Amino acid sequence: MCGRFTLRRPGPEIAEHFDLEALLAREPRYNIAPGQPVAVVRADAAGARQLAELHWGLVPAWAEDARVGGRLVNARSETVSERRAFASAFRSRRCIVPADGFYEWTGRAGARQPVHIEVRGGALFGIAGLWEAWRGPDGRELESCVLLTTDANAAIRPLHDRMPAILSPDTYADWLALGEQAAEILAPLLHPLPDAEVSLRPVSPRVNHVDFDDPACLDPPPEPAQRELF
DNA sequence: CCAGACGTTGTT
DNA sequence: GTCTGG
DNA sequence: CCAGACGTTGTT
DNA sequence: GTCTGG
Repeated sequence: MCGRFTLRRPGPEIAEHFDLEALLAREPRYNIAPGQPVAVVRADAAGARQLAELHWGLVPAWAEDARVGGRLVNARSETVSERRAFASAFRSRRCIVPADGFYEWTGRAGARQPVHIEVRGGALFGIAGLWEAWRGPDGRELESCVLLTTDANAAIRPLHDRMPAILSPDTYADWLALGEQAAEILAPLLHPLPDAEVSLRPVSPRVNHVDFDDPACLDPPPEPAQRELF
């Protein structure tokens, strides 16, 4: 699945890859977690692509409490167009979440060993996402998002049976196109990446703690953990 | 019709 | 075990 | 995703 | 809000 990821590439490179209107300065992220702000690419009414920071964990418009978003961190691409919690966002509020790596875990509870997964040697990629706007009883606005998942490829399957739905750059425009799109047109865009395009590397358990967000998250794990695993 | 739900994932 | 918070 | 908490009562 | 179940 996709419950933690990285975005280290500099702002201008992100802007270039996703064809954004504005360049931007941003700090590299080594440990982006649910409940935190996430950078997402959306198309505005004129079709121009903008970067926005949305809360990760989709809060549906009808929710009485923003906390329901805590569990809506991923959506299955196979069923997302039919699920009540996601259907309207799927019809008209699709987004792309820039990333340059994501984490999966192995090992027993209490000693979870993270593995960092890169695509094509650390290149930027875009994860298919949806977003929602929610207004609280006190009138405050919250924009939130959810990341789509698909079957894991054979390289990742030993860790998990799901992986993020990573869009091919030539499908970004279709995914972001405003207006209603038939699910059958969009569904083929959401498939596992070929095994050869991903590389896995065990990293420091430091990443387990959401308050650590620094390069040391990607350090090699302590020796014993490495031996246990590979 | 009204009432009630609305989601995914991990784990041995 | 299960939920919340980050 | 993982880590960490998880509760009620009386009292001023 | 919108769909499902009764």
